[in-house]
Amino acid sequence: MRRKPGTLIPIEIAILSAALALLNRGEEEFHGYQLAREIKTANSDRFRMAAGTLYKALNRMEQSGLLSSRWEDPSSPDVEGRPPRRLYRLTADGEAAYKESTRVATDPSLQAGWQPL
Amino acid sequence: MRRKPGTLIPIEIAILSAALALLNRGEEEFHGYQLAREIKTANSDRFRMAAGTLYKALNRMEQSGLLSSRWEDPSSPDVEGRPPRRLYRLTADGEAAYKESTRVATDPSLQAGWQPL
DNA sequence: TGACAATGGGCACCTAGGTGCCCATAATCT
DNA sequence: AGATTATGGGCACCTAGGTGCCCATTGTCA
Repeated sequence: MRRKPGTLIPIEIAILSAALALLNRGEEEFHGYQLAREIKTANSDRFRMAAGTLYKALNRMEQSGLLSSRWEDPSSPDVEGRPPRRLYRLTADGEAAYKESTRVATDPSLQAGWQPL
Repeated sequence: MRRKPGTLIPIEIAILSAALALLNRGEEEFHGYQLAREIKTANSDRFRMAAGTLYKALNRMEQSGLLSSRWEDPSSPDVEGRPPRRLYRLTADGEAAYKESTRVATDPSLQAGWQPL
């Protein structure tokens, strides 16, 4: 669905929120598969669904500056035995956008159609 | 199955032979998925089988010095839109081993159990 | 020659990142 | 309010690299 510029859709809020949670645990970077697993455990079985959608969302969010990414070095020893990952990191813009979205969600006067009593 | 040291098994011969064919076409490097596809088109449908077996074979062959490998740079523009690959290259040892194996296969006097007429 | 041990194949499954198409919905325009 | 259009979700599928277990076969040794 079309969206008003500057607003976040649920999957984006979920991603930003997960990223902030990880950040608070000291993990500055995360990768798509990791998020996919968390989303899987969260809403049980819609994992197949999530994968494609998720990577598209991550890509979009990087395009729009909410996230930045780098590939991990495939020749690094801790990549042994699995394919290399693309590591994402929350940008200042991303953090701000998330905070704004929660603010809007919390303050009724910012909701569409609000009227003073 | 156990094997006599220094001999090649069929999948290894297939890999070396494919590598040499590519080399003759000017392609010095190849990756596992590429071989997998060729093997797939060759013997129709045993692809699922091949994949696991193939990567194990490639790994073994690198360990024993018949092949060398490097990861392609994931941030290179031509990796856009797909996971990075591990690129293999035939070593001098690999080439020699292949030639030796075809020599043995061609010359009956080198076959086990050979007796002069 | 028969027992033993090493090796690799088959198979199922995992890890990781992605595209393309169709369609529902929402934002916008008239 | 109704028509139009942009956007993203659902789904199926592709690309790429890998592991673990079991079992059949083979080389070697007694």
